[in-house]
Amino acid sequence: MSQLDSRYDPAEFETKIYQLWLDHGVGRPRPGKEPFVLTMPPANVTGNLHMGHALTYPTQDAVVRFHRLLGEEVAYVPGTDHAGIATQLVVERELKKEHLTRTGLGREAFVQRVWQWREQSGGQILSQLRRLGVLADWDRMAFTLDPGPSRAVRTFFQRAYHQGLIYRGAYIVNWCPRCRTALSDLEVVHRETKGILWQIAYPVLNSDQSIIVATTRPETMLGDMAVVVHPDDPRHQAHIGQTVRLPLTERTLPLISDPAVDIDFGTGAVKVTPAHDADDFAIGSRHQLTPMVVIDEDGKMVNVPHRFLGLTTAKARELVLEELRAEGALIGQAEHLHAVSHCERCDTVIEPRLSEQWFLKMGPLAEQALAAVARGDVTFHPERFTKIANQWLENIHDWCISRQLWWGHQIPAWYCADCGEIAVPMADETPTSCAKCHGTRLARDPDVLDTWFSSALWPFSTLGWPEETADMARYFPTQTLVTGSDILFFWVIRMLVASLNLTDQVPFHQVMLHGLVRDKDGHKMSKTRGNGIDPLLMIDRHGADALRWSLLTGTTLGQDVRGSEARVVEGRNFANKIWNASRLLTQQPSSLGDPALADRRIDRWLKDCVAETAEAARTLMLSYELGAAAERIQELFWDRFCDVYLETLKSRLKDGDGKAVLGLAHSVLADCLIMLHPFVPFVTEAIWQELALGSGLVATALWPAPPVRYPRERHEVDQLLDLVRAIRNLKADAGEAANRTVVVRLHARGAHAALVEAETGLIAHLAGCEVELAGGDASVWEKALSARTEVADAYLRVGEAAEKELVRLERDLIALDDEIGRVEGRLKSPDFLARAPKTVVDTERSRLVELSARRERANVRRSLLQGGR
RNA sequence: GGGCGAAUAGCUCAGCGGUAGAGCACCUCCCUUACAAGGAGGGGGUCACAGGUUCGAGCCCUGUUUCGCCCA
Repeated sequence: MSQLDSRYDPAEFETKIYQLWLDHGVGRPRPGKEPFVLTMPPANVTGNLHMGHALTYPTQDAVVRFHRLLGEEVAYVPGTDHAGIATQLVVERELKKEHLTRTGLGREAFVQRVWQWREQSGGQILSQLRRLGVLADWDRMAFTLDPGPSRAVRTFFQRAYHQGLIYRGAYIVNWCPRCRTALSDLEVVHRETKGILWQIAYPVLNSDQSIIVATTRPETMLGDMAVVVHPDDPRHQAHIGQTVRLPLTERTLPLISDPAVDIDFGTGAVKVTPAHDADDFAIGSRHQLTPMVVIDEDGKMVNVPHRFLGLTTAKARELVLEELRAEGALIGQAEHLHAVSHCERCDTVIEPRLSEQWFLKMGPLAEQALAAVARGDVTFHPERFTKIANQWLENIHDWCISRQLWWGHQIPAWYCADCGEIAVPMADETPTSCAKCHGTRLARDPDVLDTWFSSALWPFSTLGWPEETADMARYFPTQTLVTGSDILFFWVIRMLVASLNLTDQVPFHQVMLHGLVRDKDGHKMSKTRGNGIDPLLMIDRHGADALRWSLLTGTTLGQDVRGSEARVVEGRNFANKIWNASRLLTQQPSSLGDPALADRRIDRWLKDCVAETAEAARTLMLSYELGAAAERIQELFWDRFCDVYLETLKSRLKDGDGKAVLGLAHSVLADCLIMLHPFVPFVTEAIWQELALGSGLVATALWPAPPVRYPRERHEVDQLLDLVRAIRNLKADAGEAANRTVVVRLHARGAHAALVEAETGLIAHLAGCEVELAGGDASVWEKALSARTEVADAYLRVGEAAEKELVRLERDLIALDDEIGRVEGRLKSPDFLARAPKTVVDTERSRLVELSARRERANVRRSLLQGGR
């Protein structure tokens, strides 16, 4: 048996251990009981490892490793995402350094450049995931732009188009002037912003009156097509149907009424800019107003009087206000808090803008998804996300799926230049002539599809769909999806919807949602705040296991996790503990006996602890309560195995059953390593290899399932440990160092005498004392500290510490009186006796007996201490 | 405006009807030959507030306050 180094040094073995797993093909599915398939959320190719990754991927990995330990055929399918906007921006930035531009290069050359970039620097995040110990089925590695997934995307588009679920039209979309593309509702973030609500007078024609409208975006007035009031608004009744003049121009606008207007907002009159506001667009459609686009793709003014032409919206706003002021049309202004949309990616203010885009009709799809959730085909963990998902599905909007980018899946639609017909061939072919007019001037839509459109197919496009592959047959639907609750709508629900439509099945049966990583003060980690922790730095300093432990434990599922180096250090300390406990075993003789022959009380106690923990932790893991499971396993390992069993082991090795005891210690260590493995894979595997525990790898071992329970021995040893704790207490109170052996007199109570007598060796060893049994004669020492436990009273002769002990006794007595009073009160209450369950009443009765006895003893102890003075 | 979550020891969090818990931090003692990245012990809580249900409430209900998030 080899010797472990005296210090735990994760850098020493982590890389080697990962390679070991790869060499043994641990990540590949091995035929087992049943398949357990988990799709890895595709990592953004431009990504760089941050704490969010360090939470989500190890969480998946822990779930996957656990199922591997259950003997299931595990397929953890990894991949990367082309990340349309992000990647295009990265490469454009690179080009800028060479004084090149995307448009200068042209589409084909640009896309080639992106592929080049992707080969060289894209996907470095995958090697970073390996440092975290994430072990996927790398042979099944997929990329959203690979031929397979690309074909899946086109198939989805083609089918949905011909089902009438995908349509093209001119609607208001969220337009990012910097990214120069449309975005979906989910890709904009609303931020409360202080703005100014301007009041502008629009003169009513043939009248000396004006109507006053309020707006936070005065520059959009140049695109106004009407003024609208509520039909029931008494203030404006007379004006409905009249005409107003748009200030700064000679244009006139109708004054219309529509029930959508909020009577209480401003003056109750609202300007209508159908091309630049979603609500206005709806009003405009109802009243046949022709929208006028006044802001172009770059966020500059168009279709406006010459002096405004080409100005940015900000500049235009200044000039508009200046001119309104000069004209006397600016009536008032007030500070105003309102939600402003920003581009999620580049934070530019979004311009709602009318444009031709492709949309996916979500209504019918959402219904299927709601039904699947209602049937329980897919369940959320924690459960409360079910409600959140349902609410979103019930209020769903159509999804804008086209993006004005070059990097991504180009939309498989062609337009006829002659008649305007749209062609979406069902098969992957380029149409040569128009089906309607037979013209041959066909041009493909230049836009690409939203990246999430391809991610939505990920659980099955990675398995070969639309082909009927063996993987699809065996691995789909997948079992579990693990991801952050922040992409529930973005991704999880869209997968559900797409899968139900295309495969008639849910993509996964269970969804495990975790929270965000926050900093130690509870703030979101962000670059701008500068409060992020670099996970790679944490790995360098403390090891991957320490980082994993700090993020996977100590919280409940669905709640945010606070990341801090202090917690990583805790994890490192725990890993060190595992390391050193194992080291103790390496220093013992190498011949191991049969664990079954280690059968004394303490051995059975330990076996019972293992059995209980293995079962409890298994159940918790199955319900995705990783933190609670880890807590149980840690308690078994540290408090029971290390602090109790290994301590007693040292004195037992010379005994007749010494070899068996060592054998049991090895076997239990092995069980602990298996259960700890999902959380701290590296150190557990390193030790497993060093100690040659079992055969092969801990990564492919089987979760311990010892069915044997020893409730009697478990209870007895737990009682003895109470006694040990009491003796240690006495020593501490007496000012004796823990490592000094003192003489303690034990007076076992009645039925427990045999137990105490049989285990004096254990007690003496663990408590650090010499035991003197008082026997049936209850004569006690004077001037002694005493402690009472269920199985025995313990006495420790003491000198000057008596005073201190008296003070404590007095305090205990007060607390006891309190508690006895409460219990007595309860037992005197007729209501309680009548209505509480019998078992509860019985418990209270025996508690009263117990507490009274304790008070009795305390009183005796007090008089002993006093009498001996 | 609607919804979700949180409020428990100095800090981070468990507990969700039946005697208030863990880890860290703090204090005392111990460099005992696996581990000072450790061991033994200790102090510390009107479970945000106000009502209610119940024999009994951190736990269930109602309302309030504060914080965080999501949606509009």
